[in-house]
Amino acid sequence: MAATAEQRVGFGAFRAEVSLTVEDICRDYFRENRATLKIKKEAVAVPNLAAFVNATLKLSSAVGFDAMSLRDLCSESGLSMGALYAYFSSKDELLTMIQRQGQATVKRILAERIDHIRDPLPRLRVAIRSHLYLSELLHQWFYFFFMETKNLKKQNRTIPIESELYTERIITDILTAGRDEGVFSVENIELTGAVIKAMLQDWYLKRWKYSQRKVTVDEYASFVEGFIESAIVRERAPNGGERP
Amino acid sequence: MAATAEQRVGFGAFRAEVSLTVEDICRDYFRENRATLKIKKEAVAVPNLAAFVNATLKLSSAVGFDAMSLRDLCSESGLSMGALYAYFSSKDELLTMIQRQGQATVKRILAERIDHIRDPLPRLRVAIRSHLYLSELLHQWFYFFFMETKNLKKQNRTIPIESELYTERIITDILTAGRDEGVFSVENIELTGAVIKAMLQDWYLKRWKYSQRKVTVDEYASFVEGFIESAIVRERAPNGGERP
DNA sequence: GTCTATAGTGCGATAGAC
DNA sequence: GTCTATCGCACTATAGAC
Repeated sequence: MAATAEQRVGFGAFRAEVSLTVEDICRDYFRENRATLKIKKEAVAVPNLAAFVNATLKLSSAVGFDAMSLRDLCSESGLSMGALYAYFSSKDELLTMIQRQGQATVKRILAERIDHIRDPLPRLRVAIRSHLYLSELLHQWFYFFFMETKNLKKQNRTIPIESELYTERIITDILTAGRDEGVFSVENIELTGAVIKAMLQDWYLKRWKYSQRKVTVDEYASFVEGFIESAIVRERAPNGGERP
Repeated sequence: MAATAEQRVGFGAFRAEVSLTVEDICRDYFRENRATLKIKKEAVAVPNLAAFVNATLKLSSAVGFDAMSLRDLCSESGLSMGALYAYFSSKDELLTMIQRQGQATVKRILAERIDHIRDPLPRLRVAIRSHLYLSELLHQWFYFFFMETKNLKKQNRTIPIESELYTERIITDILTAGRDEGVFSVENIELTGAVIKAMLQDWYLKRWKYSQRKVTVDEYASFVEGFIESAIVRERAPNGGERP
């Protein structure tokens, strides 16, 4: 009962508010690259892009991007090799597109979510929950970001590295502000940020484990919040956030 | 200075005590599989096995096991394709050997290290430090364990899963004992074990980050210990372990 | 035991019909 | 815009010399 109620104001509400689909991300990509793309009609291009991306995420998570053949990709997406090469000039371009467009989307939504919150404690809570909820919503993308980094050409390896550091920086900036305001007691901000990031990452790297144990993202989020706060919050705020 | 002293009783001492090389692990493999291996002389087989394994770990960490060609592997290891196939009947057998032999070694050493420690707090500390030190010593192996799971055939996917759960179980068993003895205050043992595991894993998954920041494994270990203890230890033991 | 040379397969990418 | 057919290449694995 409590879990259901929490679900409604937690991940359920988040999903409804951001309302993000693979097609949305592909539409952004299409509009940002109209000039250079071969296919010109949005109504044609966007669903096909989404089909290729969905198939890539599915097959990559099963066997890895490198081991996924483009023949299998096409048969999974219901289109032909010819069609694929009308959208992407190489297998590498497909990989880079998913990395770049996905990371940009995550970065934008994360920033939007915490932008208006000033106080460190609620800001930290929303940052943590938003990241966990986003990785739940875009689970396959997050998994792909991490696992398929080394398949990127060297020039593009900066994309996931910058994203890792960007997210960590959001956390450490909040920790610094909180320490300056006297609400957090943090000895080592750099490492505290790193281990918080590690806990967020575990949610999408080990989904098999949490699914098996029937742990929901809201349960995990509440636990991680509590664990972190018991380590860094100077005095426990009785009603400092949106938790029951 | 403090760091140097800690180094000597920390990772430095660990490395000297366990004294583990790639050749040692290959020797174990050779002796356990003498009957079925084609090459019979230990003095010949072990260095060659080590050369193949070292080359595999190096190239895999750069491009991934699947993308690593056996030609490149042979040129890196200084031996030929013919020699490689005298030791391994397929690329898959090489992968499985590294996974199986490596995980077994880790499991054994981890068990040895904590076996004799009864009290939950020091036992937890040694478990955490031993895992971090082992992943430092065998960094490429640990990275390989995680990144190359999906390249295993389905029948062998249980190896890394069991290892993940085995390590986590070591932690949660200590937490349970500590709670029963009243030294730990842990609400959710399952999730606490999971996030501790996540923090241990971050050390070898993000070595690039920690290297860049010049964080040593001993600094990371001390930090993680402190972070965890501030969340779960009921009253701080002033001299509960081997920390200064 | 280790080598070189090669067989056989399946890949990414392209050409040209419709 | 999307298809089918095919090219050339790089891969794993093997054969046979030494």
